Amino acid sequence: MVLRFAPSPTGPLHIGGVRTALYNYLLARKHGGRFILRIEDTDQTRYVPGAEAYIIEALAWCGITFDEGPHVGGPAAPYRQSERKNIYAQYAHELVERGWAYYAFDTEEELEEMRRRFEAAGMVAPQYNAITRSYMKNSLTLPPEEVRERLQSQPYVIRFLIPRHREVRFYDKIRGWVSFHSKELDDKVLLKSDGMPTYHLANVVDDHLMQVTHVIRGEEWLPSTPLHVLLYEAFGWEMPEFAHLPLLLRPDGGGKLSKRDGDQLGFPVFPLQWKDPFTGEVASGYREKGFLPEGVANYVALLGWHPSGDKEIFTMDELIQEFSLERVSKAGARFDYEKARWVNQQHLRHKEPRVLLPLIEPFWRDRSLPPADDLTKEKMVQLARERAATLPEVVEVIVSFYLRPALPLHDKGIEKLQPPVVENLPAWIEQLPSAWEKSALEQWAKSFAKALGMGIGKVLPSLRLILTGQEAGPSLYEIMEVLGQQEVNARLEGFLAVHGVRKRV
RNA sequence: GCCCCGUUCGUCUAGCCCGGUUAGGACACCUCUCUUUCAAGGAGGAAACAGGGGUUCAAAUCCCCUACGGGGUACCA
Repeated sequence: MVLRFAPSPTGPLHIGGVRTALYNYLLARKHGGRFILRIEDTDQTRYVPGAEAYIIEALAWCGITFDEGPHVGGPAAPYRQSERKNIYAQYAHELVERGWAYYAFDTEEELEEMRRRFEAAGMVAPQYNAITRSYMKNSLTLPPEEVRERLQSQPYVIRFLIPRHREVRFYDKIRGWVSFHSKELDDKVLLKSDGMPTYHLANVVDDHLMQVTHVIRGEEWLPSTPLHVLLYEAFGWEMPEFAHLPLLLRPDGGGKLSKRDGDQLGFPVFPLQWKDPFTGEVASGYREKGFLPEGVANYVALLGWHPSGDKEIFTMDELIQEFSLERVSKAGARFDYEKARWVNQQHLRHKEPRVLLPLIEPFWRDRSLPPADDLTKEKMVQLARERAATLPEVVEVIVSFYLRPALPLHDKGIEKLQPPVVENLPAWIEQLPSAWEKSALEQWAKSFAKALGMGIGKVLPSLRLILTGQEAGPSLYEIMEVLGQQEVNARLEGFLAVHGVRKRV
């Protein structure tokens, strides 16, 4: 079993591309097959520097690895179509010789003119096909001597000669039998005038040469599949199996998710942040938003595919185990950012704090938090992890208790303070336990409350306000434990210095 | 326009192939519970077979039509 992912380096890979790559990867790994990365850079006008490196880095980040590709080499190298240019020309000419294709010399203006003419005559979208090709300048209409002469002196393309009256049927692993009539097809260009192949020729030739057995791609390719089927027939090659994945739709359902959506939708559409090399514009990525790669892969896997049971949270290895094309659905799936966050949260909760530490580092730095030793950080992450869905949210929770509250306390906080707690605080600071540990601290707080004849529910919120300036957050006992005796003392004394004295006056 | 693909809770979907389910799960939402609080957790709730025809004792499930949505229609991929 040989599968491939074949993006074109025209910009960053968006999340739909990630899913296509993921499904290919999952299937290859599940069946112990080969997985190839092929760069389809046959359109030189759309080449974007940095895009190929981005694609490789983004997929690696998601945990998707390749057995062959431009970055790792392999027996079918090269894996960039621009570096295989001469291969395609040879196959295109072979097709001409065998009567499956022909040379065409029409200029862009002439094509434009042809379309205008036929449109005026009532045709809606004239194609270069069985009817129109007889009016054009090509090796089917021009005398052989003129063809030979033009071949020497001017640019030309090679077009596929669509056979007439053919029902083209193929089996799609997801959709079942799909059929087209050849009269709907046009004589697609196979070899462009710059000598480069179009996608259609290149992907068929390469899939054959690389012995690809399964072509899994987006549904947008379904309409050009009959052309590919005919190409396999023309070459006399065995066809791979096809599976066309449902599209990833915008949350509003108004079309497929595209690169141009950028940040317009309120969530990233790219795995990694991307800076456009031409405009300098920056589009955000899941990595920079603090998502875990396993969270992104897990959520994306769920868009259009359903596991056999009710379980939804999977590691990559479990996905490999579980995945099958039979359980891929046909209808397009809308992207739901809220659920993506939830899936990520599930993964976050299952990660060890010490593993999370290095991942959190950049966000920690962004908030310019004071340094702390690893053990303290781990404890703080442990506390914060429970109430966050992404890495920066973990940091935000830490910020809420790790930073000293601003003094004097904000008015809303002062209002909520229980006066007896403030008044009796000096005496109780003395009673703080020497065994600095959360259960001792809990005992201390409870004794404090009891002495005041108040419920713990009245006392703790005030203490929380005094210690952190916040009204909500993780367990206060645990916060005190991780902050340490010195820091807690300093915060209590600091508060008293500002608010305690004033109270007494 | 034409061609192709699709249509189950707001969203992702199970069920459809092999007709008979109180149409299941998850996110989000609501209620309760636990908790010092906020989350998380636990319990519960509201919420869907696009419409119309067939076939059948029986249709979400099979067939046809309509509507709607999407994709394609380049010397782009």
